[in-house]
Amino acid sequence: MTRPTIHDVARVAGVSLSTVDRVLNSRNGVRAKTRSRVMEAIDSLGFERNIAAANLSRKRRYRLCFILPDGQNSFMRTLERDVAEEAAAALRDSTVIETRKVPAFDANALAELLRSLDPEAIDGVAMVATDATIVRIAVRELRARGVAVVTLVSDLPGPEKQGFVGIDNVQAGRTAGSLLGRFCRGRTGRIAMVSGSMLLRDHAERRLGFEQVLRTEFPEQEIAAPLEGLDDKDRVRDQLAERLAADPGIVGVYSLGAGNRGVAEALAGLPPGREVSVVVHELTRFSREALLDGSFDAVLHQNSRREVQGAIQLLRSLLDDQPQPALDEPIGVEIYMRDNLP
Amino acid sequence: MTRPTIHDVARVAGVSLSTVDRVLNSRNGVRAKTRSRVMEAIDSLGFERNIAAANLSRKRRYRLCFILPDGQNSFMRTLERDVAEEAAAALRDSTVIETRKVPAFDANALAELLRSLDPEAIDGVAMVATDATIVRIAVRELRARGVAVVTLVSDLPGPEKQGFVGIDNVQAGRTAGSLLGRFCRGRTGRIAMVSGSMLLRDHAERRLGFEQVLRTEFPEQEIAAPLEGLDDKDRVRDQLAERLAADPGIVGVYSLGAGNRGVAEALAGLPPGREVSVVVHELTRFSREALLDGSFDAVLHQNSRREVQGAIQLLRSLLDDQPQPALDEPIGVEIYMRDNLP
DNA sequence: TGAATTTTGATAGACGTCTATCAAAATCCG
DNA sequence: CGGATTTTGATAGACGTCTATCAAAATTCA
Repeated sequence: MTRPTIHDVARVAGVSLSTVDRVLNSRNGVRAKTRSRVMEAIDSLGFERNIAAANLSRKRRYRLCFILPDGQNSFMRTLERDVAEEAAAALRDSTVIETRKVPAFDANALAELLRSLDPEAIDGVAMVATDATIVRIAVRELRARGVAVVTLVSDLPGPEKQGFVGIDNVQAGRTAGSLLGRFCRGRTGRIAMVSGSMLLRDHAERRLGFEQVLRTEFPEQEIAAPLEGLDDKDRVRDQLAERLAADPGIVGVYSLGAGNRGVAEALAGLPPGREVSVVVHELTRFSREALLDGSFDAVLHQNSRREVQGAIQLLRSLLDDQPQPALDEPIGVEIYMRDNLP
Repeated sequence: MTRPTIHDVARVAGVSLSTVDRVLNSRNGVRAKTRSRVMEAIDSLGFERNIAAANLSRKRRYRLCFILPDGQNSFMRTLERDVAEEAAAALRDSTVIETRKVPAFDANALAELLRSLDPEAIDGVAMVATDATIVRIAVRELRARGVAVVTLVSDLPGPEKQGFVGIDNVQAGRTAGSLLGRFCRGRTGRIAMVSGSMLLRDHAERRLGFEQVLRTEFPEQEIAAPLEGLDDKDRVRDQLAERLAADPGIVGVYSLGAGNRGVAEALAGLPPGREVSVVVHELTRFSREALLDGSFDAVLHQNSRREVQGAIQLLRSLLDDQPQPALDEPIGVEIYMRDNLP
């Protein structure tokens, strides 16, 4: 009923506390035979080290750094707030979190920041990645200097990073297609897509998934050429309003980037009686309002709070040298409608 | 940069460690004036007690009991498995969890079990409640004997319990209405509802929410009289198959209780070409399969894993006498379609 | 004022683990 | 075999908090 301690392990293995300690913390100077005796004792007892006590004793601190893009993007600002809140909570677990911001989509600035980090002062980094070679190289260097690195929300392909915490954007696009296809059934026509920029990996993946589903499952709908709103609400509004006015056959809109306010404004300008189903990304103040007043039908969301928690958890388990450092529950694509808003 | 300790509090307040301890653990024998001096020091330093160290020292153990309904219900079996898994994880936080099962929907058995619990051996109880006066009385007695009690998944109205961890079922029903209404747009007809039993509070609430939305937002659809499947798959299958055959105008099905297998089987018997949109509750092996093969359109889900975690967290904070023992994130109604399955 | 009572302080040991140091034992090698 | 080297053991103190005990100081009350 009580958990075994290192004392029990020492007794069962027939060695001293010092030796158990040497094995547990992989110090050298232990013969292979002795080590395996200790290991056996650990297994047979089912010993698990009391991390709270260990941290208490060694005054271990996890010094983490979160790197987020700067700018107006409402989702990123929410993410920043979540990091701040989780940082306060993490203090209780001897984890100190520092936040840094870099200009959005600026690979050079990101790489430079990574290079400027002091490996003596930081144990782990979680970053919203901009996908570029220069960044990958900077990550590789940072890891070589002993810092753990994971990506958050936006991934960096390749083996440099030690993990990714975020959603599968192809899946997100497919889900949008599934929803919008069903919403528009019985009203055959065209579906408009608004993206930020097709140069962004996330957006390209969402589009891919969306088109997969629409083409195969709802072939009766035509997909209009995508608008590039550059995540700017005014641009989104102008482009979308123009398109809607020009083409009365548009029955659905999928906005896969930022700029939800622009979408809402463009829809508000439609003549009464014209029904357009709308699916967008990220639950923010604006998209929430639009759900409530009925101008959006559904919002796809990634739980940034949980993503931050996941990144912290992942980094800590990496720094603890845990066997399989994984999230206990992956981050999924969440669907919100007016009635299941949190 | 380092957190203040009780030593700092003692120094700032100008008292001894003993006195700080007496204040922190609300022992008696401290003058009001002294107590407030200590409180001020705590505030000004922003002192927060190191719970890990405290638990380590006092060998505190949280002894919890989860009471779940017995039976075939797939969701409840998942819940049971989640409790078992979380119990293993909770051991690391000096929390011991015991699981008890009672016959489903048997208020007397539940009340009796509650009465049989030994307050000397158990600190907190989380129960899937059956809503009956006898249960409420048993809960009141248990609390009077010093045991913390919260409800899980299914609530007990009234002030006896100290918290509820689960979803809002009216909201769930409304969400189902929102989805199914949109899915069936353009195909006016009738929508069939399959419930377990209208005597169950959960089911009644879901129906209420569903009808609210359908009546006000999709008045073109007619709501057929609900079928009572008693959560039995064969009964559900027979009743629904019969109804579908008898009424070719049925364009949508909402199943708000258990028995998803029955729904899937009834749909499999439909002639090809007949399109019926389907929304059901709880992601299980069967409903997942039905989503994948296209026979269900959406599944509403409550994350039982997170509910279990929430109940544990809530009970622990109640037992710690924390100021406002609340979940940091409420449990919401999750929507799953084929493409965002976890 | 003096005794009884309440409030406060000082101290020691515990919780499970880590770190460090020094001495003792075992092994290796020539 | 004897000395050098490696491996192991014993011990002490720390981390932040709790519990318990005993003594000292402050307060109350007659």
